[in-house]
Amino acid sequence: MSDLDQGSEAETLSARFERGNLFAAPCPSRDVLSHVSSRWGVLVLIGLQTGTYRFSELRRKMGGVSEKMLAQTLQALVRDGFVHRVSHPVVPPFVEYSLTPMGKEVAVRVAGLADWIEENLLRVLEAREQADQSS
Amino acid sequence: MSDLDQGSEAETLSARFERGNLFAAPCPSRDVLSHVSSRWGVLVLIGLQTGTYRFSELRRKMGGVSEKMLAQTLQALVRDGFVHRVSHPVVPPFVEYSLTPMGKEVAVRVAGLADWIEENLLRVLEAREQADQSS
DNA sequence: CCGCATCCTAGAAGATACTG
DNA sequence: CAGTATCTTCTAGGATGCGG
Repeated sequence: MSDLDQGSEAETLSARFERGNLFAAPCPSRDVLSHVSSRWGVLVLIGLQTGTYRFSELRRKMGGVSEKMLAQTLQALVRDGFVHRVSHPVVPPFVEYSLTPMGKEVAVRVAGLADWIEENLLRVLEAREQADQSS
Repeated sequence: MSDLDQGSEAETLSARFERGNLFAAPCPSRDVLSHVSSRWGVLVLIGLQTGTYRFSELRRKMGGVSEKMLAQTLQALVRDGFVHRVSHPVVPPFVEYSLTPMGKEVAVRVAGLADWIEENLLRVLEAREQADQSS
């Protein structure tokens, strides 16, 4: 109940954005991108590439997420069809998260970007030093 | 003058993060990622893939950026060494932005992700509909 | 154990006005 | 034209408490 939940359903949208266009301000693709490339969205997608995890497992796996943000992030990704959620109705609760086929496709792209950054971190930090000196 | 500008220079950081690790909370790679995957960062990188642009050209090209946010985004990308800025000292001012070699490398990844989303928007929107119904 | 609801604050982001 | 400065608005995100 946050962003684009007006009555206009996908039908109407697809008429105007058969293929998404990120450069058009009102295109829902921006919304999807924001979920996927959000601070925690990236980490969840990458984290789930290795398999199925429980909520707290996932939480422990990634440094510094609050319960709330992880839950929120997961909800968005589940809603967009990237993450599969299985809730076992037992007590204590037991919920598992994994990537859907669609989720795996995006995860590959996200991981590609993330890996590049991790591998080239030093280059970037060096560039920063230079930039900072000439200021 | 924002996040990780303590006296500890890249030297110290590289000792602990020779290769970045996004799952470690204090790793600067998160910072870099946030610039690159930010709402406007993505659009700038993709927009500049086609060539060199002036500030207002770029601003017109992407829907809905404020002057301030574009300037801010560009500064971050310039500092990280992804974008090259050339300022011609004439009047009226004339400033051009383009991708550095390093910028081109990330841009490819970012574009890969963005393209996937644009191409598969409908699939995602459909998934959403289903998810929304069963609520 | 999972995760929702509430409250609250810091920083992101927009609008506007002004300068070299 | 290409920004900076300022002011306001909005949202991301953290802390806490509760319920299943």
